[in-house]
Amino acid sequence: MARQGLTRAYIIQTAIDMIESEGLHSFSLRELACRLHIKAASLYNHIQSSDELYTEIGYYAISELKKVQLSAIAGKERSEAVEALSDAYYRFGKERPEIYKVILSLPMVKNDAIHKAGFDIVEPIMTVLSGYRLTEEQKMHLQRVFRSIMHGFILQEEAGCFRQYSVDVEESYRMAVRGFILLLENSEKEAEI
Amino acid sequence: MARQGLTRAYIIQTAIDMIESEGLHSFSLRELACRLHIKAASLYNHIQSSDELYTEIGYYAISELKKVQLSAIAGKERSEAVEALSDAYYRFGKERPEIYKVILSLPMVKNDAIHKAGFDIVEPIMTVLSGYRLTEEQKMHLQRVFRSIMHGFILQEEAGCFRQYSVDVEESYRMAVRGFILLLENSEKEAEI
DNA sequence: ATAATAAAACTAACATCGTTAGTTTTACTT
DNA sequence: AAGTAAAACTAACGATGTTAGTTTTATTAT
Repeated sequence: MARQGLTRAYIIQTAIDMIESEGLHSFSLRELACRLHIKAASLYNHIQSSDELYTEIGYYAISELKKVQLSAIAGKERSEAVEALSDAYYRFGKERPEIYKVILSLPMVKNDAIHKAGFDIVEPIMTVLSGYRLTEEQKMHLQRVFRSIMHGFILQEEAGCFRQYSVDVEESYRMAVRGFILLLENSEKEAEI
Repeated sequence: MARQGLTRAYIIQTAIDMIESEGLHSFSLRELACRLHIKAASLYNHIQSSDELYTEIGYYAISELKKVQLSAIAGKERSEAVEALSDAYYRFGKERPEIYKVILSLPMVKNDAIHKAGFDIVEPIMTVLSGYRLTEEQKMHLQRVFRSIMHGFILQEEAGCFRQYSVDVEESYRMAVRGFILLLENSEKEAEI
């Protein structure tokens, strides 16, 4: 087959497109190769392993998520920023569920680069929390709490756990965020003492 | 090979043992068969598919989780019960991470039986919330919020997302639960109006 | 222009996975 | 003792990720 100007970046982007349109489950290196008009083995001239590919896609997903968060909180402060960020996070998880799932599969533990990318997710949250009068330690705790709420909610909704009752799901989410804001304000009072 | 008294229940239990001791990732029907001194194809005399097996394991996991929750809240009320339940849930996720992951992989959407099993997770939480003066709708929302917090936290810790900072992880969790209790009390006030 | 080189494609194959079809053995029932 | 149904077997299929070894292509150096 005639050599084509296949870029590593193009391959990754194609993989992302496939995952977003047809789901993470049905994705495979062979189908990716097919879409690129290449045999599966030829992929290994550009990537080292499927793990490496997923890692690369994970970077992309994290950077996209960060982008969305940052643009959401731009020019906002405190509770308004918290709500904007949570809203953006929720929409990302809902509109791009397959890409969001890739982030989950990242082995945060081992890979140092991914570990570092994790900071990209934390950073916008920390920025928002800086609008509150909190100690550094409080911010660390609260950032974890905030992520847990958003992450847990998205995953459960995606898994279909919320279909049991007909109560509005987005209203539940807003309530969760409101609860976090309550905690924030309460923590602020404690920090003042 | 001589016919042995292989029970469906025994096969499922063996699978659970393998998953708990060696991880969900490295589990396969072939290894399960090997451990049972059987060829992989013979498994199909007892189960219909690997999906069915995972579903069965999911039932087990959910019932275990429910057991733990119920025994934790026995004789407790309100915030004490909330803390006890959250504590039990957390310990379950931490001590039996591989089994907990099986619950995640359950396709809540399709399967009616699993859908029903989902109620088993919800029930203990609803019991605790009944100690608060809330409307039914509020309880639905708050039950989702509570699950999201616990679920999201466990998953992120398991994924290694909390290793970035040296702040105590369990303290973060307690803070998250405390935030939920704040929200509960606040919702109670709103319901009174 | 031609020869050398390195990148990128290829073919072929391996091990593993879930799964199916068809066959043989075992244990229980009549 | 014969018949039957359950439960084991062997053999194979298609799909997966991956490796080794080979050929083609495009670029570089002479």
